[in-house]
Amino acid sequence: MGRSVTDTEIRLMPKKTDQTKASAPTSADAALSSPRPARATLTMVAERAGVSPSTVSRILNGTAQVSIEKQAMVKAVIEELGFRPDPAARSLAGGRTMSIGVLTQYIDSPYYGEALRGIEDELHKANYVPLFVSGHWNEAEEKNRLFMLQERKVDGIIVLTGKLSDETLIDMAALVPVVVTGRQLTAPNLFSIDFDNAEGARLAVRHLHALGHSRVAFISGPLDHPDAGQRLQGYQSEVAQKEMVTDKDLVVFSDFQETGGFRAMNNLLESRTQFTAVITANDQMAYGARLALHRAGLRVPEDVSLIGFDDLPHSAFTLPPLTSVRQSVYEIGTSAANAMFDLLNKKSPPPKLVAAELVVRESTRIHRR
Amino acid sequence: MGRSVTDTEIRLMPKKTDQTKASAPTSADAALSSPRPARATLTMVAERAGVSPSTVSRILNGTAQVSIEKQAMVKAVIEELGFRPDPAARSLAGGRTMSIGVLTQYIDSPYYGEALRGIEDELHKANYVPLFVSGHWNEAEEKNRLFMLQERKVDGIIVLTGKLSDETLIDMAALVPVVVTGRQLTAPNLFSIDFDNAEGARLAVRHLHALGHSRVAFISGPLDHPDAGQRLQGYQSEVAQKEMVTDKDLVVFSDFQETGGFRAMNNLLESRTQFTAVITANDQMAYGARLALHRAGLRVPEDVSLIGFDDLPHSAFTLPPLTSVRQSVYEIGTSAANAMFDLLNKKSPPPKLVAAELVVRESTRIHRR
DNA sequence: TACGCTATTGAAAGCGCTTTCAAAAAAACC
DNA sequence: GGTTTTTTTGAAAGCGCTTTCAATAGCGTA
Repeated sequence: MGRSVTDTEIRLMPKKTDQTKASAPTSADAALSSPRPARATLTMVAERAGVSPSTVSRILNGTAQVSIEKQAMVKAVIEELGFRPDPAARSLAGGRTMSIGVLTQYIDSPYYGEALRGIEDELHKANYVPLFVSGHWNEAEEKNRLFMLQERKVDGIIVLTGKLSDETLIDMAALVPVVVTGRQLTAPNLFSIDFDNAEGARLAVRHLHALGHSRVAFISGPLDHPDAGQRLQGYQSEVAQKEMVTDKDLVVFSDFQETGGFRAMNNLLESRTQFTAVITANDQMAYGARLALHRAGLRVPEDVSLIGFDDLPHSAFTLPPLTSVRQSVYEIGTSAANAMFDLLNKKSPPPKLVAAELVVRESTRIHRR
Repeated sequence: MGRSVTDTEIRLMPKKTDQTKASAPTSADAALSSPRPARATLTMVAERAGVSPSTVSRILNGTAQVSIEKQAMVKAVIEELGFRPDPAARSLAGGRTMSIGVLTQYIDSPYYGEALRGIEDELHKANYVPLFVSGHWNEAEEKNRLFMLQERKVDGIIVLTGKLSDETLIDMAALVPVVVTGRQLTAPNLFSIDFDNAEGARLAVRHLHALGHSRVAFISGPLDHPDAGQRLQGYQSEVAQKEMVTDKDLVVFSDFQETGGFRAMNNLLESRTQFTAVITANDQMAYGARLALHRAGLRVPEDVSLIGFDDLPHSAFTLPPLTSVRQSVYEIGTSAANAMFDLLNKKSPPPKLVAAELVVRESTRIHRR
C-alpha cells in the first residue's frame, strides 16, 4: 500500500480531457470535478503572497501580530487558491486538529442521539468535526475509547454520561479539555452539565399525587447507571414527602430497554402488588410496560396511569400519548459543544444543571377512589 | 475487544517531549512504567530493536519482506513499549489514516442509527475509526461533507443513501474507495448495497391481499428520496398485479416523519376515500397514522389494517405491535464496512441486494367483507 | 544623533511516519 | 569459484504545518 499521496496527485491530473470548466466552482465542486491543480499548501500560499510560511501560519492561527497589508494579501491568496490547512500536518506539528472526541454509549441511542446532533451542529458551525466513539456502558471500553481519542490528538473530549470514575475524568482533563454530562464535577479544564434527574422524578410523583394516586410503582433502571440512581432517589424522596405509600414491592429494577420494561411490568403484575400508577425511569421501559399492561387487559390511563422519563420524540405518538419528564437533550448537546469552546478559549463557565419539566399528555388521569 | 487501557497509560502522556533520555531502560523498568515514559515513537522502537525505522515501518505495514528474526525482535519491542503509530504522522507521510468517513443524513436517525452501529462495530474490530458526518438530505451539504472527509484523508467513504448523483459518487471513487447503500451502481473502486424496497412493498401488498383487502391506501415518502420512489412503485405494481383497487386518491404523500404520517392520514380520512388497510412507506409515518386513526375513532386492526416499513426496534412495542417490512439495517452496516475492507484490499465484491421480509404482528387482520 | 525598545518577519528545525534509492547480504547460476 | 540475481536493510528525503530564535525595521527618548 502507501504512496497514496502520489497516486492521488497523479490521478487528479487531466486524465480525462474534460475542459468544461464550470464557472466559479465551489471548493466542493472543485474536489469532485476532473482536472484540478494539486491541493494548495501553506507553502504555496506563502510563496504566492510573497511572505514566509511562518507568517501565513501566524495569520491562520492568530499566533502573533502581522501587518495589516500582509494579512490582506495572504487572505486573498488563501481565497484564490482555496487553501485549507491539512489537519494531519497541523496535528503533527503540534497545532490544533480541529476535532473533538465525543464519547457516547451507543451510537444509535434514541436518547443521546439528539445530544449528538446538537453537538455536531454546533461543532460544525465552528469548523470542528466530532469523532464519535461508543463505550457501551462498559467502563473498560470507555477508557479504551478515551485513550484512542487522545491518541488521535483531539482538541477536546465530550463525555456523555457513562461509567467512568470522576478521577479518570479529572486526570484526562489535565491532558485535554473535558466536558462531561450527567454529573457534577469541578476541576480545572473540566466542565460538567448535569441533568436534574431527581427533580424530574419528583415532578412525576407530584403530578400523580395531585391526581389522587397514592400507590405509585416505579420501574427503575440499573443502579450502576448514574441517572438511574438519581431518578429512583427522586421518586423515593417525593413519595415520602407526600406521605404516599412506600412499599418495597412497588419498586422494581430493569435495564432501560423496552423488553426490560415489559418484563418488569409483568413481574409487578404477578407480584400482585397494588398500584394505580407507574413511573418508569425512561420512556423505552414505559413502552414495554405499556404493552405488558395491555396484554394484561389493563387500560392506560383508565386503569393505571403511566409516566415515562426522557420524552423521546416518539412519546408524543404512542397510544395514548405518553406523559413524560423532559430534558432538552438537543440543547444539552449544544451546551456541551459551546462549553467546549469556552474551555478551548481558556474561559471556564460554572457547572450547569439542566432543569427537567413534565410534559403532560394522555397516559395519566385522576384516580377515582 | 481491543486491548484495555490502564489508568497509567492515559495519565502519563507528557505534553512536551521530555529531555531525560533514559539509557536503554530494562524491560522491568518499562513494564512498571516509571514517572513519565514519553509516548513511544517508531524511531524509539527501531533504536531499541537495533534496526532502522524503515524496517519497523515495513513490519507494521507489511510493505516488504523482513527477516523472521527482526520481525520477532521488533514485535517484541513494540509490545514492550506499547507503541502505537501516530495516525497524523502516518497520514502526513502518505500512509493510511485508519479512518473511514461515513456520510449519513441525521446522526440520530432511528433508521440509519442501526447501520451506524453495525459500521462502528465492524470498523472497530479492524482498528479503524469512523468519521460520521451528516448531510441532512441536502445534496449540497452532502457534497460539502464528502469534501471534508476527503480533506481529512479518510481511507474510504461509506455513503448511506442520500441524494448525491451517481456521477458524484463515481468521481469520488476515483479518489478513494466508496461504498454506497440505497442504490445499485457499478464502477471501479465502488461497491453498492441496495435494499429491495420494491419487493418489500410488494410483500406488504401481497399480505394484505391474502387477508382479503382490496382497497389499500399508501402513504408515501417524498419522491426525491430514492427509497420512497421504489417503495411506491412496488406497491403500485403489486396492486396492479393482484388486480386490487387502484385509485389515485389512495396514494398520499408525506415526509417520512411521525407528524407527517399523522397529517397524511387525516387528509386521507377527510378525502373520504374508502380503504380497509394502509401501508406507510416507513414506520415513523405509521406511528403518526396510527394515532390519527385512533383520534378518528378507528381501531387497528379491527377497522383498518396497518403496515409499516423498516421495522424499527420500537415497532414491536406499539399498540398493537406493528406489522412491518424489515430489512436488517444493522447488517447493512456490517456489510458496508466489510465491503469497504474488500475494496481497501483491492478485492471487488459484486453489488449486493438486501432482501426484505415481512414481519407480521398484530396491526393487520382479515378483512371481513 | 545615538540608543533602547517593541512590533514584524523569516530561517530553520522538527513533529512521527512512509518511501525511494542504493548498498549489503544471501541465494542462485554457469 | 566467480558472477548474476534476488532478498533484506538502512540512509535520507520529505509530507504540510507550527514554533523557536534571531534579525530587521520602526519609534520614542535623551
